[in-house]
Amino acid sequence: MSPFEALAEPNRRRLLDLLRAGERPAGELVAAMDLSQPGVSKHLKALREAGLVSVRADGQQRIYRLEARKLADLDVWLKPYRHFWADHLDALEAHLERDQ
Amino acid sequence: MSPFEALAEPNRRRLLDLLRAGERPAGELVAAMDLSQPGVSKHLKALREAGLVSVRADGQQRIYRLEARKLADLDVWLKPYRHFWADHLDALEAHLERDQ
DNA sequence: AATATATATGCGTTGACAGTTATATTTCCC
DNA sequence: GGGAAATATAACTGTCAACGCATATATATT
Repeated sequence: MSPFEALAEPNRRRLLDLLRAGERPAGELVAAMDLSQPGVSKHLKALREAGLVSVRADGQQRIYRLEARKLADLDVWLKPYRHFWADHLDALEAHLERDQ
Repeated sequence: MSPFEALAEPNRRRLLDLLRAGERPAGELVAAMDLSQPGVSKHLKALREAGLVSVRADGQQRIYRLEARKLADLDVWLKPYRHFWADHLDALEAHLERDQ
C-alpha cells in the first residue's frame, strides 16, 4: 500500500497523529481510537506495509513508532505544487501591505 | 471526496501533474492518459468535488484548471511531521560534513 | 433540422476495503 | 503446565470505487 493510499483513511491519519507524541504500545492506540482492537490492528498493518510506522516487540506488547521519513515521499510530490499557493500568498501579502 | 482520498488514486495524481503545465481541455487530458474518455471524466469529477480542479466552459470544450490552494490542506497536515525528517537530514548532513 | 464533436452520466460487474465477531498466537505470571 | 493479557489473523458482511460499455446532453457546423 502506497503512502498516498494509507493516508486516504482518516483513522490511519489519526494513528499517525497519535504517534507523533512518541512510540506507543498497540493497546494504548486501541484505547485512544474509537474502533475495535482488530480494526486498529488492521490499520496498523496497513501503515506498516506503507512504511509509515515500524514495530518492535517488548514482551507481549508491540511498540509502534512513527516512520516519518516515508512522508517525505508526499513532500516530494507536493513540492512542484507548492509555489502555486506560495505565489498566491505573496500576492495576498503584497495586497495587504499596500492597504496598510 | 477529501483531497486525501482524491490523491490516493494514481491516475488522479497524474491528471494534476498534467494540469501543472497550465489549463487544458478535457480532451487533451484524455489523449494524455491511458484511460477511456468516461474514465477520465469521472476522475475529473472526483478532483472537482475535492476542490483540486475547476472547470470553465469554452464552447463545447471544458477547460480544466488546477486549484492548487486546496493542496495546502495537505501541506498543513504534513507540517507537524516535517521536522521529523528534517532533523534526520540535519543529522545526516552533519555526519557527512564530519567525514569530509 | 440533421449531423458531428466534446463531455458527462447511467448501469452492471468486479475487486478492494473497513468494520465486526470469533479464534489463534505469543508471552507473561503463578 | 495452566490461565490471563496483548496482539494478530480468519471469516464474514456491507459498502464503495474503478473500470468498460452504452447513452445522454450540449454545442458547433453544414
